[in-house]
Amino acid sequence: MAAARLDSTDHEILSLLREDARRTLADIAERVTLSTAAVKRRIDRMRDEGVITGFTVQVDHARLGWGIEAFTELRFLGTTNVHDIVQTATRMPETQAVFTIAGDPDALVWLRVRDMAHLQRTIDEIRRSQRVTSTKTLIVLERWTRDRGPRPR
Amino acid sequence: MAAARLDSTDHEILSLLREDARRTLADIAERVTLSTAAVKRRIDRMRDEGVITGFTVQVDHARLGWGIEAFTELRFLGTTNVHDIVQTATRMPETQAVFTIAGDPDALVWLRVRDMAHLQRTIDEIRRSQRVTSTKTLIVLERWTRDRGPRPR
DNA sequence: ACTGAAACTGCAGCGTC
DNA sequence: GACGCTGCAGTTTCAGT
Repeated sequence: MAAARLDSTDHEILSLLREDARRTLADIAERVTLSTAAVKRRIDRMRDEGVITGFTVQVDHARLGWGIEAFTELRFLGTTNVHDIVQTATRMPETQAVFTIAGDPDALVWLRVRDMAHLQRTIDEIRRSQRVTSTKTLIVLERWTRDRGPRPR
Repeated sequence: MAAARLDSTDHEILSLLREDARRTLADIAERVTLSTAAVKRRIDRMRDEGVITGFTVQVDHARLGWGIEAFTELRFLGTTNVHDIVQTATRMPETQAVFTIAGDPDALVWLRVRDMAHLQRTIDEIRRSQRVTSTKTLIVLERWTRDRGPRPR
């Protein structure tokens, strides 16, 4: 894990890409007062350094009918292989993210589901497939995430 | 919140964009066996419907020296305005996301910090700025998130 | 299908170490 | 003098109508 050194222009480019990753090089170049080639090379370099890991689309899952989010805290036996938990949860389409935790609980699973019945089934599936000793589920009322930039266009 | 109806081609396009949002229309068109114009129309429609909310860059924050992630569970007085909590947390650069919760705890804050001292300061700041009755912080050992597609190129 | 725009690549100049 | 970064110009590919 080499720490990458970024100057202020790099950060500016990252910020612009965070707002809209489909910006053209010319657009970015104009805003940071560089040529398009220079911008491209900086982006390529940040990709090579591992600072930029990819470009992705942001989807409003609620619009697709997956309107409920929840966090499930998991506790399991000391003998349980932590990696197995992650593997299992990862394979479920409802799983948005999995965090293994130092302390109590042992893991935190971020779920996205269609409705309450679906949530129930999903939690049951997690409990069934692992040596889970207890779960506690937090239903999300509202969410704010940093990665939402101003709507492009 | 109108539920949008997407066919399998739309989902395929979304999946391709999730892997790499900077794909060209021509590339996508070839993979879904459509013309570039047809692909563009579908993407524009999904944007208009609010299914696609934007395009963003994925950054490895650990490479930038922000190597520690944590969740802080917040509990506060019944008189507290939930919105204020979100506002406060949102303004902190360390805050990755804020979830308000139905039940106990009242909120969950996803933090990203440079080191433990930084985490300490960040939590103190949250406690200080709100009518927080208690906090419990979970240090993340490992994370898996769905939004990571295969590395492009 | 067509036209203007954007991305990519090679080359040369400039400053830093 | 090697390295890193830049601008410019030519070529190819892409976006938008």
